[in-house]
Amino acid sequence: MQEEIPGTKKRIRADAARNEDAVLEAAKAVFATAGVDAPVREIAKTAGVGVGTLYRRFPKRSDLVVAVFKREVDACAADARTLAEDCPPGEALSRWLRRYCRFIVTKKGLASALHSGDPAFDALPDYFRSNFEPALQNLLSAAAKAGEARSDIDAYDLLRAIGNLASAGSTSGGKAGGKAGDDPEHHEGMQHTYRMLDLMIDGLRYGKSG
Amino acid sequence: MQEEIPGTKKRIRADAARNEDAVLEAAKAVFATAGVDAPVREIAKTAGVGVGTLYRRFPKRSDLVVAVFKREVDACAADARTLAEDCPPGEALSRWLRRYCRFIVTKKGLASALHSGDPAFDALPDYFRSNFEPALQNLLSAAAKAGEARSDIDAYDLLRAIGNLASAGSTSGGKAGGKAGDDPEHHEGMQHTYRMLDLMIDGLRYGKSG
DNA sequence: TCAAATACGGAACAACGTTCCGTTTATCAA
DNA sequence: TTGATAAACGGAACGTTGTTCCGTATTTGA
Repeated sequence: MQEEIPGTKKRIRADAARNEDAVLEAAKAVFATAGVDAPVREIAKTAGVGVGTLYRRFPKRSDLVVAVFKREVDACAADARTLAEDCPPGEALSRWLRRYCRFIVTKKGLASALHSGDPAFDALPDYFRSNFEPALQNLLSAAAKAGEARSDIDAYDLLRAIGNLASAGSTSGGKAGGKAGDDPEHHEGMQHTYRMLDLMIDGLRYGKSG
Repeated sequence: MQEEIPGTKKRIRADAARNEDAVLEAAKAVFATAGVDAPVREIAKTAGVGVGTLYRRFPKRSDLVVAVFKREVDACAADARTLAEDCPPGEALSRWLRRYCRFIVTKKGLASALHSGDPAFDALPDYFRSNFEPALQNLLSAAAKAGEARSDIDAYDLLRAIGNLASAGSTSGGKAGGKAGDDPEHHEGMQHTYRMLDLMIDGLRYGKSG
């Protein structure tokens, strides 16, 4: 039985591609305001799409969650490269760590799903690490080479430390508030997290030993 | 507004009491075989009762989960007192620790619910501790006084240690198997857990220092 | 321009938690 | 023992979920 050779597949129809993107964008928005348990119908409506369309691309609800998660990991890791090109090494590092903080805080609802034992999410921790660890490692190395950070810090350790920092600092609960005007960026918890992060960044900078 | 004085309430009807017990017993059995996410209808059917009856006593599904959990905590803690009366102190201690191990293993499905952030379960950790800590403390003290265990072990530390031991040793996953003939008592993981527990008990015994 | 392939939308299904209410049963005074 | 009455019963019915199905609309390639 001759299967389709990968890369030789027929082109995806234009409307299909457009809808897939709309669904992912809508899911990201809905997950952020209503939590990862938000109904599929709501996501479909937000995307301006029928549930059938959504399900053709993401056969299981968890597939959509996974796709959104990966997409945001990708975006955050890509920002590391962008910042590395556009900023001096030290600034690139500290700015990305803030970016990473924001990522963690908005994933609060996912955290419990991740550790719920559902095998659908088994691959996510690896995906997380294999994208973020090299991204941060590059920033750290560049900053160290420029004399703007110490060189004896393990990237993964730092990711975990900041992850704990950020998820402990943000208000608990699965869903993300709901009231109008609660931009997570200006929450007290977020500000506290930023202050703690600054502490770490200072430690990275002034405690440099390599 | 004059409320009912507690203790002066009208007697609970006999059939109601019988059904409440049947529901709790059925829920315990169903949770054990199908996990805490088992449908309410299945529990009602197992209890030989309509869903309406079940819901009158336990208005929320989580109320039933909580009630079953507390009931099993009570039973396990009560066994500590029974063993203390019927066995020499050292044997009472080691037998109860095995009993506690079995309790932990069968609660594997609950663990994730406990930490899911659902406020319905907020009170359970306290209930757990306030029942088990004194129960184990009594066994430990009696054993120490009889020269059959050291006296410098904190009851809660031991509860946590064995809890981690047992939940790490049992096979992962929310639901509890399902195939016939899989008495958890004879699983390899359970046997492993028992061996590790025996190690701890020996440590308690021969390492005595008080 | 048109036929085939592909994708679309939303009605329909099954399973769930929960509510409602007509019927049955236990209780207790007579 | 027997009614009257409060209490409890069972399960149909409701609203919400994830998921499937299929008649219709759109895109594509010649």
